[in-house]
Amino acid sequence: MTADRRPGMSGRNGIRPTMKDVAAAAGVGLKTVSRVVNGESGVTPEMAARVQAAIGVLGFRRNDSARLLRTGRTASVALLLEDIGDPFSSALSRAVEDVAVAEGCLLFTGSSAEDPARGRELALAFCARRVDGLIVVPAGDDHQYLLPEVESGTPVVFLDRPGTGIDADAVLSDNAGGARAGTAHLIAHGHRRIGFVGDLPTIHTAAERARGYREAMAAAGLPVAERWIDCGPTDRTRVAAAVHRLTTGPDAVTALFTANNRVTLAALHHLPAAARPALVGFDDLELADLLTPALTVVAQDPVALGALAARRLFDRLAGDTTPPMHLEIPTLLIPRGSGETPPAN
Amino acid sequence: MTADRRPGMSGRNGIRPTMKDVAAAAGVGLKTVSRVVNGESGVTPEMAARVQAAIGVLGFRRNDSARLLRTGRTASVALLLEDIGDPFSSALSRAVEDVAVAEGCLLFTGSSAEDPARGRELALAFCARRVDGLIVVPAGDDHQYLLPEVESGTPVVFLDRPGTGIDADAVLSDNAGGARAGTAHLIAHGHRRIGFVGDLPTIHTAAERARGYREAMAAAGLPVAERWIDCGPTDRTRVAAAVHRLTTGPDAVTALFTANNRVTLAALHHLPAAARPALVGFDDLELADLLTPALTVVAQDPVALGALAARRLFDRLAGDTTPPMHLEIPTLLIPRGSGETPPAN
DNA sequence: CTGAAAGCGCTTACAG
DNA sequence: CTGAAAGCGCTTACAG
Repeated sequence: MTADRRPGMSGRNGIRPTMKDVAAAAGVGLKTVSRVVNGESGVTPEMAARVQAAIGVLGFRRNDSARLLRTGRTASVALLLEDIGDPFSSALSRAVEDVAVAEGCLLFTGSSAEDPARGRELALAFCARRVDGLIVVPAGDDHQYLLPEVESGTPVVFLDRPGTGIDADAVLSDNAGGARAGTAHLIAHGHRRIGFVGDLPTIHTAAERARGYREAMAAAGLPVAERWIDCGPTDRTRVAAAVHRLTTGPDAVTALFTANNRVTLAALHHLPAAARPALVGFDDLELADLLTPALTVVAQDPVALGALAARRLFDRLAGDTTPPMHLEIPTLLIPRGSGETPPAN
Repeated sequence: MTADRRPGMSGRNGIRPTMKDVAAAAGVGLKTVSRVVNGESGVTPEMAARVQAAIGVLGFRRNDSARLLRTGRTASVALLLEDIGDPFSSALSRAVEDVAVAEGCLLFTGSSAEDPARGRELALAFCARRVDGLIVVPAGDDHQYLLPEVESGTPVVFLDRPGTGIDADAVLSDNAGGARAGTAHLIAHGHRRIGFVGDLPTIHTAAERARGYREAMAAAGLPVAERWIDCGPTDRTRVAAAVHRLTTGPDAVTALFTANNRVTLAALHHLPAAARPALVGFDDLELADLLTPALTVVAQDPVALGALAARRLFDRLAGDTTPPMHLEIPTLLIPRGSGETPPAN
């Protein structure tokens, strides 16, 4: 409430001085202030000192938004995630941020929150701000709305899943390979009837993981009963029902491949450790190594994913005009106990 | 590489049309374009149609950065975290984002990454962009550099810990109360010698939790041996050493209060379940309920913290000039098993 | 070495 | 209803 200046304090309440103000206070031209602020050469020490003094008295700080408008770029990139509150997204975010900061860029983040419309709004809002580039974990099944932005010169890199209806860079995990490795691991430990519980098959990663499961079974010459494959929403209720169906009855499976972290969590909660078949989960979980038995997983590398996507984006910004590419990051099978138990019967 | 227009596609490579271009194409004045773009009334249908047609042909999209320069605000806020990659920070982030989006603002996020200098650079970079406001999880022990920004009219809300050297809004967990409850819980289950393993005492939350521990002991009339309190960095090695020291020897404690999630994790890894004393941890962990025994925790509510901080910020932006306030969010004791075992001796 | 002019892409008054 | 002018706070040419 007190609008008076306190001793030793520069700046006044709610009033940001501009270069024009500094120029007037120092009795110099606007351009000279600009030169001093930006550390350009060719200013006499006397002039520079006068400007610096005025800057100090007024508490001037350059308005970067205005500067960037003139410059043509915004020195900012945006990262659109599924939900920045989940561990996978936040790990991606940190990796992207580190590259962005190293490149002198600030980072906008946003969550589509399982709502393709919100994702679209956010993506277009970022573009309207003229972010230099956009990294998108795509939600929904149509990303053509980004085409005009890409054609107007805003590079887009898809992360975790490819975009639909638009040919752009994508950085993905080796989902099929990871599922293949996890399934083969169960097979190697003697299992022949293996259940697959996954996400909605319309989701690219889910489909790829199901493919990897089938390939591993086929490679081992094992038949797959379609009943063993249960894909759908990942809420607790549905996963619990799927797990129950697969693990009971005369043709119960002896092992389970749970194809993402939410499915794994739900399965673990539904199955008491004693009644649990062999289990391998896609995605690592904190504390997974402290469970009894410890949880065997196919781990993704979100840091590598985020860093590579960011690299791709900044390479595009640096002028790379090669055709769009799809890059894959390997997964890692981490045996810890739950996936190494032999079939019960 | 192909700069030619494809049928059905509007916009050309790398060239963003401006309102001026649209006005020229439509043969109208700039202001008329502005009216149509912003949905203002007072434009004849014919004019509007001509403008819309030109917008479509050229693929015009308003540059919000330019608009906001004229408007004086940026419709963006920034959230400075410790590390957006950790679960607590990311939960805060999501909560802040939801409020920001509802307020029509975009969100910058950044991580100080345990480096006060990086935190400072990021905070000032956000201010230089003239974000409308700033939410800061403060790192380091001096935040006076934010004073000029606050006085220039950029509201700052501190989150999780108060800022130092600056009087501003702060939204905090009831750290002392949570630690008091956790410690009292152990006392209620018969423990008299309780160890406290915490973070560096220079960190506000760590100091508050230690205070809560002492208060609970005092309230129960129990003496506290200073050896039972071990504060320091939260790396595995140091925590393991602390836990080892506390839980062995003639005066070993019968229960442990681990004062944050990293300490709890390290303690769980160091202590085999069989040799584990009663344990209550500050901060909830995913899978905590699936451990054997399940983990009793004092849970914070990051969603409430983030939402309240964002509310505070937008209230300031709406003109609230009441004195800075410190708001506290309660914690929740969740008994699951590890904190309900009686003393071994 | 220094600075007045024009412009980045919009909006805000203000005339017609 | 419509639009020319001025301005948001800077930088980019371009003269002195």
